[in-house]
Amino acid sequence: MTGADKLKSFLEKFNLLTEAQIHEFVASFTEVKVKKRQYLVQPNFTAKSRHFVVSGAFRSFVVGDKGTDHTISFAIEDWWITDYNSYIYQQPATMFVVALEDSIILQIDYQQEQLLKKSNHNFETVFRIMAERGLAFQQRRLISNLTQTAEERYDHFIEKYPQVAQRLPQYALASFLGMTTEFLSKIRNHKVKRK
Amino acid sequence: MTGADKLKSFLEKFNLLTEAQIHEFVASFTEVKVKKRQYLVQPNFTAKSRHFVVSGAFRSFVVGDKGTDHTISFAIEDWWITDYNSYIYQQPATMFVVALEDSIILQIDYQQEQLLKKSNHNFETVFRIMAERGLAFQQRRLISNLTQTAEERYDHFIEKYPQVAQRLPQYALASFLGMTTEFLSKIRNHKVKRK
DNA sequence: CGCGACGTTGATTTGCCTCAACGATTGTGG
DNA sequence: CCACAATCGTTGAGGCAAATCAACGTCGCG
Repeated sequence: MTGADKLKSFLEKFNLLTEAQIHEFVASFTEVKVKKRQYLVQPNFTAKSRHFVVSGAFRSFVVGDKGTDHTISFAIEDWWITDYNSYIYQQPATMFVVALEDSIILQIDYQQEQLLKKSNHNFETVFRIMAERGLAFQQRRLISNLTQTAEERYDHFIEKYPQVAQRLPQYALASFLGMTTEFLSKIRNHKVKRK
Repeated sequence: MTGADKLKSFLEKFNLLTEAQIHEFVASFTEVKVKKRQYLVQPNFTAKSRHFVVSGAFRSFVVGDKGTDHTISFAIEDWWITDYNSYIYQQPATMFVVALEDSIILQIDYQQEQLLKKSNHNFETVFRIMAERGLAFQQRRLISNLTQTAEERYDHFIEKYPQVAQRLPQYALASFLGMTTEFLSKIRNHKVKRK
């Protein structure tokens, strides 16, 4: 399956675009190969593109004052990633986006996306729905962070995204779940005393 | 200034809609008076509407396992509020949305919103931009939760939203910032030992 | 006026972090 | 293809930020 086909089937799930529109949409994207450890976005540079992952895996993260890094999101096949705040406001990024594996992506740059949205009502709708779903997702994650213990968050993640968890380095998962790698290791090995 | 005028000037800031379109948009909303402590959304009921605050203040929150509640968001004049996850998927809510003061809101129900978005490309764009900004906002909050201490989060909030902070009960602010009321009290009164 | 909601304060506890040391695994240059 | 260095994960000891528990002051309002 080619990258274009992956994006096509992603778009088909919306049940919104015609065959021709899907073709036009996909045509605005460029396929790029990315090596492990390569960066798509870096702080102080503006995120110029939105990236759709065809194959491989990415993480976005910020580096806090003390130098520790905090994973904001992951993306594997069929997911999107960028520094969203930087991208939509076209302002300097605060995040890194880096490849965790050799990957293939399809990307669209900001100007192209604006043209696409202007050209057709349905394209606008696609981006609206993606933003809405992203927002709902973020809200669920926030609730989980506020209401659950480190161990509960880990169990929940493993249950919900088992296939993602397997492919991630521990330090990335730990910092996504808001804990240290040491503590995650203890949870995994049941070294944390339970009540 | 009437409720309709408030919403109009909110929409004008987009620089996107004509006078007539703004009128049409606003006409889809209903004005409602809400008493302090009254609920707009409750768990297990689907959030039927999206609410624009004309005057007053609201908070949305979830209740965790141990019975403690966690504030997800606030809304004062010119802000929007609902259980977003429930609203966009039209599924049962997990949150409460409650009035902190006697308030006036303008609300649109889900079906009306769909009609509005279908009727005009620019209306779709308005909702898309709102969702995008909400997502960017949530992401900044998530970063703040992951990287800052309780005291830093408090200072940051006070600095950024001084007028909001004044009007909120402490317990609501504390649970928004992810700490207990007791701890917030100690921070406010400099009872927390600093390095 | 009295009750319930809200905020404060101190004593104690705890969930998670920090620091440090050490295997295991992966990657890389010679 | 091996040797050595990074990177990654594990384990334990000790420490700290924030929670919990408990008691009490205060204010608003029915």
